[in-house]
Amino acid sequence: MDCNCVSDLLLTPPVPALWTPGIAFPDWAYKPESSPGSRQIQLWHFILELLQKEEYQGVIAWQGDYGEFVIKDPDEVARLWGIRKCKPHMNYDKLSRALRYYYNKRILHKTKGKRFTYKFNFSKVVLVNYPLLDMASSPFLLAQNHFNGGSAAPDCSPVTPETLQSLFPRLPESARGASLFERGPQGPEGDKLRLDTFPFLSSGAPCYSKPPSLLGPYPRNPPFDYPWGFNPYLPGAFSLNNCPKLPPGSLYPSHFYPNPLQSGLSQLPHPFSSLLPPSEAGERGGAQAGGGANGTVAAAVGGVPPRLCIPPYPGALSLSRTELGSVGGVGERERGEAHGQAASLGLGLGLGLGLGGLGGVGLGGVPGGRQSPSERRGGGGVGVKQDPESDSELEITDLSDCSSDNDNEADFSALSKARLAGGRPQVLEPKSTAVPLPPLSSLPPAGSPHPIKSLLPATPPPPSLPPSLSPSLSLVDRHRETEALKLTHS
DNA sequence: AACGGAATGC
DNA sequence: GCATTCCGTT
Repeated sequence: MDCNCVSDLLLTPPVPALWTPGIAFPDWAYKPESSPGSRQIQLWHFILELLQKEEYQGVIAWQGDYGEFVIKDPDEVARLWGIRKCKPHMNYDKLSRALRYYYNKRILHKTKGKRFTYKFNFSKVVLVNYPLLDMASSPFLLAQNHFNGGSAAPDCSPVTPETLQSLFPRLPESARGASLFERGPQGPEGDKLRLDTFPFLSSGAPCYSKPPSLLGPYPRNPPFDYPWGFNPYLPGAFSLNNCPKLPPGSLYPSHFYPNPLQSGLSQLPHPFSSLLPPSEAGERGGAQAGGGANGTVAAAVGGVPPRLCIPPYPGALSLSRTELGSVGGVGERERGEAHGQAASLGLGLGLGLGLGGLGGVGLGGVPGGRQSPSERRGGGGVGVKQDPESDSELEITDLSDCSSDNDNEADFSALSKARLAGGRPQVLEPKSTAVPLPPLSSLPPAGSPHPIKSLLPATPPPPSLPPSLSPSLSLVDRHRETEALKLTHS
């Protein structure tokens, strides 16, 4: 249709307002802006956008288990999506078809038994946009892995606490009481990084509404002010023949429309922030901090509800190395299933949250003995069909995969902390005193409430690094070098 | 409502 | 690649 589609504008977004002068982010940092594969916004980005906006809480909102959201008004969401995509005939049926494709991609999954309720697989979402975490599976990091001892699957290399600490010296504790590493029941492999606790998607940012279950009556963002003082999503704001010029791309420039991913990025402790001289690292994050996030952060910091009964081995992630070259091995589908089953076995699913949507995994098995097609695919292990999606953009072996509704207990509040910590150590901790980062091995077992602040060192311990990754290198150079390392080792 | 195959478009 | 559209099935 010939409408002035929102994606016609700003195809080359200007430098985001939160841009930090002097720090050049690698290209991949902007993947959400320009990609994947298309310049157009992706549905899940859009969903996240809506979720973060207070004004759409009546339309779509976080609800239930962590990462879970409910489309309260399917028609309206479809309408908004249609507007954004200039698809005047969009409806929920079509939109939901698109959402269903995310099942295979493991970006989303359905919360069974709850109408219009889906759940984000945040670890997936994060990794789609932050190959940094793929980098975490690089040989460089694997070399530091003292835990898997080669016992992990060839394509499955858990990140160790040490590794993580090297990467994110200020990575905070998960606010919900789980440690970043869930001590698994199966020995050495038990220590796996909970990538889903990473801060990248969150918050802290002026405008990210956190998924519920962490913050109780969590603060919503202030209503977003469109540059033109016009909210294109408001009903009747325009006709389909008069689509407003909205910022295009999967994400808006942050100055225009703070979005979880980009703002998350801005808060993201840079992969090499730990390699930076404190001043440099601080400078980067500090300038990003922007304003307005404090309330959210404070809430995240102060209002940490105890979340006990953490599944013993929940969303623990094993980073696939297939991207690094071991392509010939097991297909993602198979890996996913294998890990899904592992998750099924290992998950306690004891959170007592979002129980309505238990995805047929865990203690009770398949509720009602009924299996959805996706479950058939994911859990059966037989008659595995080709994965038409075989999402090439990411190869992640994620135990938190579609198998459970208790997966991905990502921690948004922790993310805020990470941002503050990573960016401005001297400013973080509105009310806590920074203490040295304890050895990860000393972290309390999963389930023990663990103050975030205990993971926020006043001064990040300089990680041991390969000589080549000297702090004297520029950020870009280091990134480049790491990339080279990856290639070399793959 | 939810699902996924298939064809199609961009 | 990522939907969109259509549609039969559960």
